[in-house]
Amino acid sequence: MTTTPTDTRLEQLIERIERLESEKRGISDDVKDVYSEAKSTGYDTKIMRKMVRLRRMQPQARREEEILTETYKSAIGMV
Amino acid sequence: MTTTPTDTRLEQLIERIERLESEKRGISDDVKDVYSEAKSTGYDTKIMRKMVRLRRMQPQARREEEILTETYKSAIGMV
Amino acid sequence: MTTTPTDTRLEQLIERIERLESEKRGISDDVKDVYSEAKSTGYDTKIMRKMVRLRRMQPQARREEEILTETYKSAIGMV
Amino acid sequence: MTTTPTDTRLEQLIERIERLESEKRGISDDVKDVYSEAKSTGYDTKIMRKMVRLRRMQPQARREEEILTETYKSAIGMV
DNA sequence: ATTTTAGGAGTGCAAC
DNA sequence: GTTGCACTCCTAAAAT
Repeated sequence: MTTTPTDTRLEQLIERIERLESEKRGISDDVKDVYSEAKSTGYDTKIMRKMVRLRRMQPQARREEEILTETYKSAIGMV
Repeated sequence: MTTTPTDTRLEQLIERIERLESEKRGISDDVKDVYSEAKSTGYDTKIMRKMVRLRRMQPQARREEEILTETYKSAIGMV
Repeated sequence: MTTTPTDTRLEQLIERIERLESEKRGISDDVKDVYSEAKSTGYDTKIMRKMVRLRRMQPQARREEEILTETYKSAIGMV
Repeated sequence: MTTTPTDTRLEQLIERIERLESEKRGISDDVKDVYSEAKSTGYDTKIMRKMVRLRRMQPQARREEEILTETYKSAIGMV
């Protein structure tokens, strides 16, 4: 097409996305705040992030992965 | 320390993070839904994402980047 | 198994990967050097990266994307 | 400037980057091949990647992180 | 064909 | 101001 009429539907979809993304950013900031608070309390945020990751996994899957990790470490002589 | 007492404060911080992350995931899913809807309507979601990115930029910064991009393209003989 | 015999084969695979990753890191550093050199010459490395990305695309695909981008921009009233 | 003369220096910098990127891609492919080989031998590549990551760390730093991880796990009642 | 996952690139923030 | 780090985003591969 040679003309480029305004496409309201497209614009509305994009605006919906923008609103959602904005909410998401707000929550991301909240998360950041919690980590900051934790850090200033003396916690190691890197390890905390690891905890969050581990807790997200299914306990059984996590356990199996831990075991396999140990097995591999031994197999390659990693103390 | 040899004992590892439960650290309620740490646990609470982690739980707050988990709640926030869960909300975030919900919103991410909503965003995904909007893109799916857009796709099934016939829109190109890759370009839509580009629009969202461009609109997020400051208009002036965006304009300057576009101009510089054209300059560089010409400079290296890119049609 | 209760014993964890050394698994030479696993170790060798990992060592091969490590050698390759090390080479890769060397090359990444070289790339970084070229960008640094470009920057100190006065070039905008962000735009340069964009050029590299665009040149990697198939010319036709790139052209089509550019056109579609313009179409969408107009459709949502983006100057 | 209204004219956009070819900027040979810019083009050469970009070409150097492209050559390096191409080498890098080759090596990435080699890495991928090793993982494929490992996988078809029966190894768990996810754990292998973890080994590579762990071995890249300084032993002492790694040890400290492992200890802290265990401490935090106990602190939040993670078995 | 769709969904998940990993790797890589890009962006923004923070510490120095 | 620059370097490093962390988060997000995106593409490509993989699995289902």
